[in-house]
Amino acid sequence: MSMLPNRKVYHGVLDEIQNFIVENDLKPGDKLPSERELSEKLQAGRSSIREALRAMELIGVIETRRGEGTYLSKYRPYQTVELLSSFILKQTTKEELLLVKMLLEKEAAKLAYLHIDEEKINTLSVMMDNPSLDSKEKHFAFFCYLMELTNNQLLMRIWGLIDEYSKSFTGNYSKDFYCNLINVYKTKNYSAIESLFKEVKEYDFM
Amino acid sequence: MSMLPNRKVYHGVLDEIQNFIVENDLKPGDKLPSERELSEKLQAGRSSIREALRAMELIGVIETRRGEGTYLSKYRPYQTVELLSSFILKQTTKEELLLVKMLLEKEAAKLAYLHIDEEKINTLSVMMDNPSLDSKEKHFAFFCYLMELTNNQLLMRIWGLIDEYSKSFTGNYSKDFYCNLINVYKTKNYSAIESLFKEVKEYDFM
DNA sequence: AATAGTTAAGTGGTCAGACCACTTGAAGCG
DNA sequence: CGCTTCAAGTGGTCTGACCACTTAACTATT
Repeated sequence: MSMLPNRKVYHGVLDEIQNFIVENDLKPGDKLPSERELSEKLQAGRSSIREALRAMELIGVIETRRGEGTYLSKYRPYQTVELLSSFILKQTTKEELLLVKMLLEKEAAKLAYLHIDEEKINTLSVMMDNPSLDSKEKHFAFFCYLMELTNNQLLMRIWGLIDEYSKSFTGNYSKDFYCNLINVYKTKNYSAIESLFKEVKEYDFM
Repeated sequence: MSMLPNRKVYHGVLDEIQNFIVENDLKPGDKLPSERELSEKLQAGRSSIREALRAMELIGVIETRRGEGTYLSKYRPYQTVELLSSFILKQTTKEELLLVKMLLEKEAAKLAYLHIDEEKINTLSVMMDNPSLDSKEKHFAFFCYLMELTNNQLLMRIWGLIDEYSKSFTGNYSKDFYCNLINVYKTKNYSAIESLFKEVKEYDFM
């Protein structure tokens, strides 16, 4: 563990844990070594390990379950969002946020186009007809599915974060929008996606 | 301090400190009580206090200075973003990253279109002719300027983050690309932006 | 043999106490 | 008055000790 002079141990621990995650290709839900084990491996006191772990927990990167162990968070960064909301995003306006969100959804829709097939299109249709979901839930489920189709974790995460934060004041697109997009997929009319989102921006986003 | 059954001490400490800040109307730069003092006042072990403090520090809410004390942070929480990014981005592939970056740049180029005028176009031209910048610096300066023109802080931040992280392996677009984009602005040919980026993706974006 | 109950090991949660390194300011000295 | 010295206070870290909880292996009962 790098030991530059003024460096705090728990910072080093943070790095080491990150490396560990990358090297062992851990995914959300996977288990981390126990605190005692980390303490021994990284040559640091257990308290230092815990300080790093607690900080990671607060931003939602890990979950810890008493008696069981520490796990990589299953992508539910509530805490992060809360923090971001109170510190970072607070300085951005609602309009900025919704615009970026829309941008991401648009590009996702375009990327998803490349990987979608009839079966998946059908899944989307069924989703939108599900009466047990309200319109917000539909919107989320719809784009969540598209995000997965993009095969781009990063895009999904950024979108997820913004979505989580903007949940309270975000709107959906018009009822027709989703059907229209599905139709675009069906008719393989790629260039229509862009214009579809162009309209959205104006009349009923929010 | 509220003691719900499953509540961790450091969560309570977090709340208490938050209250303390509000009640005493502490502002950035003000000093917090010492760890030992907090430990006594809140009836918690010093290690628990530290876990809360460390988490707050990592998020950028407080600063600690060895031998002096703990202070409310003056600088806004870039740290959070940095931290978050280091975790999220590290688990992302190069391809995913570059794609998202390109997407953001494309959308920025389109948004900037709405606010650009001759003078600003000229600024871009001059920028690209500046011989004291290497190609990477030009790329950065070019899109930095466009990002500002979008009037969207959030977009700029997200892009800045990704750029920062991908600095080591990111490439530039072709020499012609920038000139082409400038020409698009000059000739007010909005719809050409999309296709301009489409080509980029294929031949020389890494 | 199948099930219920018990136990031991492992894990996170917390605390207390001990040093260390560093900053500050007051006491003491020239 | 200015300088040095030093004690007190503070964050940084480690160790060892319990506690509460989960899990799984083991045991006893049916």
